[in-house]
Amino acid sequence: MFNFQTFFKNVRHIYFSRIKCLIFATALNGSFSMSLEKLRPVENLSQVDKIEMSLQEYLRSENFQPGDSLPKELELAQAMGVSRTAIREALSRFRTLGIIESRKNRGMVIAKPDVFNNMERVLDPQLLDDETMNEIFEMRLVIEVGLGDVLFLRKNDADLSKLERIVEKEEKTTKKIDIVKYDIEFHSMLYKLSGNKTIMRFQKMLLPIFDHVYANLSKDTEAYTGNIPEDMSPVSHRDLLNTLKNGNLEQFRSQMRTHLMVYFKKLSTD
Amino acid sequence: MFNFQTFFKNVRHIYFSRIKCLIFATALNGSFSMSLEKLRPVENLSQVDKIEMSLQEYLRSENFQPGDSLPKELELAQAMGVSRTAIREALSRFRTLGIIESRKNRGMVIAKPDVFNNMERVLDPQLLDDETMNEIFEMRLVIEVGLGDVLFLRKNDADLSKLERIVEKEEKTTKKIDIVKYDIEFHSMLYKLSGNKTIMRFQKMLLPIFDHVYANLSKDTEAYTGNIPEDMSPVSHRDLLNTLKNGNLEQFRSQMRTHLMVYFKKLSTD
DNA sequence: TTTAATACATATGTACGACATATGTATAGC
DNA sequence: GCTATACATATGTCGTACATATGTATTAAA
Repeated sequence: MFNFQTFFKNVRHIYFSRIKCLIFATALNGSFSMSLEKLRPVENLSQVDKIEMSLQEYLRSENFQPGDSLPKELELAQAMGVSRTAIREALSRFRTLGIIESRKNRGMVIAKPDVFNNMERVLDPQLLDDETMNEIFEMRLVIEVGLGDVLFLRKNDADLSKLERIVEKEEKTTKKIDIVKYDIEFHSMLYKLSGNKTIMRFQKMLLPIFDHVYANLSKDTEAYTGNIPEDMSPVSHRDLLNTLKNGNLEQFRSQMRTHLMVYFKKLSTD
Repeated sequence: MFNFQTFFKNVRHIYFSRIKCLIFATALNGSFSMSLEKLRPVENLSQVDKIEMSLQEYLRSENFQPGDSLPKELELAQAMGVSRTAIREALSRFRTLGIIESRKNRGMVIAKPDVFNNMERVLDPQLLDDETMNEIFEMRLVIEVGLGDVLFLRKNDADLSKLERIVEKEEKTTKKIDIVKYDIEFHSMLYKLSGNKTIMRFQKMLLPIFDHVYANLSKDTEAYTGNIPEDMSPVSHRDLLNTLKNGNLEQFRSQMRTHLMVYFKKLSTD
């Protein structure tokens, strides 16, 4: 096959020189970073990237639906004129994202993707920086305040008694570890009672993060909250439950805000 | 290498018989599906699955941070006693999820993952069923109602004037397509003004879905909403803006709820 | 001495061929 | 008609070779 490297190796330094020239010229007016942003996605694509895009376009144009089966790997490879290796890597991405599923000798089928399936692997507290962690906690507040709208639409006696049982258990214990446990249980139950499986999945996905933060509370008291909220929040789970039972939506939103606001000392003093 | 298939091919029918026997026995008391649920994840792991888990465990135990570089592919392969192909597929998953980045001759480094980066590829309206779409719209309502809490904390005159300009443009036009455009602009701006990049990313990710729904409004009037909200919602963007300017948080939440509630005819009659 | 051009080493990316494994299908035996 | 076998086939895994891009050392030139 034709060897580009051998052919162009003499040209490389010229290429570099021109790039440097470009950097120098654009650095003067400070527009380089902007133009670079626009340049990058044009030609920085690997072969697999192109294959992935091509495949996605193919799936869309042929109107593939969940359950439909894809052509064989070899057919795809031959049709696109690339090796099976490259095709497999592109398909591997789809598999990772849950867009397709594959089984031996059954071929590959379009899957019904679980929206938040992949994110659990990404949301490793170890990899997230403090700013993102704070934002996620803030997003939690936003969602749980808004959750009231759905809860007041769908609440029923069975649901309320489930919450009641958790709150009772919580009130009986004094161990910190149990308080944390029931705290998580209470809020998880709220998501469950929303009846919205997508929202519920979202919360389940975030649980490891909260676990991580709770676990580190004793070690680093400056992080995200100075204390376990139950110790100091002016609104308890019992208050929230009573409002769900006998109060109205507006009260619930305000109380939930206050209940979670202890996580944001800095925020509340802005 | 030892050939398992050749060795066990005579045993296969016996295996099948025993499975059938098990199915028969457990079908009587209906416990089969439960025990199967617990059985499946134990041994249905492919080699690459195991490698992925092992790698993840390795990254966690060694406390890898964003920016740290990983061992070479060959070293990993030799250390785990598998081929480079398998290692590469496991690494490809991490790359797909944005956990690592790789460049030629520079090796691979732990990346700072963008929490919602991968989801855009999954959130193809073509692949999502109606129930999930409805749930996503409901989640949007929940978030935007709760968004008020952050907006009232961080709002300033510059932000409000940005909204003002969008609303003015919206009020001047009569074309449906422009109304949709400014509708998206207005709500996008709210997310932006929240100052929470994670929440903003989440909204950006959902945009294609809203586009898709808006685009299909004329075709299928029964889907998700009977009309473009601006045509009939009792709360306009102007009302929301005025409340942001001069009203209070409680009013904003209620108005946002009403503003978005037109998407849920069925819901509101529950 | 500094700078630019070249050569080399190396890690990932791509390709090809081979076999393993699991599953669907057809065939033979009762 | 049912069961057990043999076969075909698509994905999964492996090993090797080479392409490509990038870092590093060396050399040439100013």
